Amino acid sequence: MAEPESATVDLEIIVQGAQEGKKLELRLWLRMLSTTKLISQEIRRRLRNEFGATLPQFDLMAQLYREREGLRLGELSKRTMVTNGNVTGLVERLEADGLVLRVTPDGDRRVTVAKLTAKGETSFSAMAAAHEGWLRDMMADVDPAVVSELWRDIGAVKSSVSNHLSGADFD
Amino acid sequence: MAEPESATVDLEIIVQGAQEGKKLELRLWLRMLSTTKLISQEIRRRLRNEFGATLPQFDLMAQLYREREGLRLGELSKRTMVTNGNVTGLVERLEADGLVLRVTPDGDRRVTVAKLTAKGETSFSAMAAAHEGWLRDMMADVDPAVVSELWRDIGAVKSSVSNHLSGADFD
DNA sequence: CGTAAACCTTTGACATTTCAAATGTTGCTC
DNA sequence: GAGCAACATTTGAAATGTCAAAGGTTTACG
Repeated sequence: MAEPESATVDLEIIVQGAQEGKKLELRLWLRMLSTTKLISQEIRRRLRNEFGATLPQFDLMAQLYREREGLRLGELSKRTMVTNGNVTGLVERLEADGLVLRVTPDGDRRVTVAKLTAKGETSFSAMAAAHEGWLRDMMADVDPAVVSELWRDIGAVKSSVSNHLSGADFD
Repeated sequence: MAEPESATVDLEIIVQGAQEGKKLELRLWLRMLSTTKLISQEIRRRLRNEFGATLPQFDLMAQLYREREGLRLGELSKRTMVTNGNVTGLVERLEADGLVLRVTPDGDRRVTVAKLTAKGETSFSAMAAAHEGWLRDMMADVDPAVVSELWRDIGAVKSSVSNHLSGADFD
């Protein structure tokens, strides 16, 4: 908790925004992480209580909702940032619930395409509407201009991180 | 030799036509979530490759490192935002690895206090130093002034969210 | 053709996550 | 003291998450 005291006082404060102590990036990261956890947990709780769904299922269905013809599992994996092995089980459970359908196209039998059923589309659009409202509620006290700034600046963070990954990987 | 599976980003695509005006909060949320996932996965990968540790273990040890006398499991649960049941298993595995010690104080036998062993302290401080450097690297392209702004504004988001939770919960 | 490389998905072992219910302990009240 | 509410942790079932390795299927090349 305690910051190391500096013997020389004034100079540091002048030099490029050295707010209070270093580790700015670390502090930002910790705050991002805790805030994201907080929001995730709230959304999870509401999805569960009001729709009996889970957040990963919601995310996966959101991708399929945008692509009505369906998506290959590998593509789903990239878009949801979920590992391939994980997508398999996720789709299995959604299929068991009648929300998603799995098809192997004639052209290439390596591939499995998942797409929403009619029931899945109905179910998702109800959740999506509620989901959007929850977020507006939760962020109600934040100035819309700040929301916009955050959106832009977090984009810069995301971009920087993407360029400094250890496993070569980018857009 | 299988490559690590997860790949590129996206996940911001739930929004339909919202490029220009509405659903600002939703778009911010999706960007926060994907950015946080991206950073988490990178940290996870490096913790695993360079230290053989997991992120939740690192988080838990970070709390114990700040409180050398140890923490009760319930307190650990709050600080790490991990459920009680989960803390039990995490501490169990860390204890099996000799990084953490569990003690039941004489005063109150309901309580279990976890604290770092000497080995745990050594191990953690090496990881913490590396961890801080990784974050500086990943955010290297972001203007420090922007990092500060983000830290402040995300604080505002967190505060707003805390005031609009359905369950009883705050910080 | 036949084989190897590349591709896509699944499987398996384990760690983490949540919720709900069960267990054990303490403190308070009557 | 006996009973009970409050507290702290553990347990159990189900889902999600990772990585690594194994299955099938094309595709390309000699």
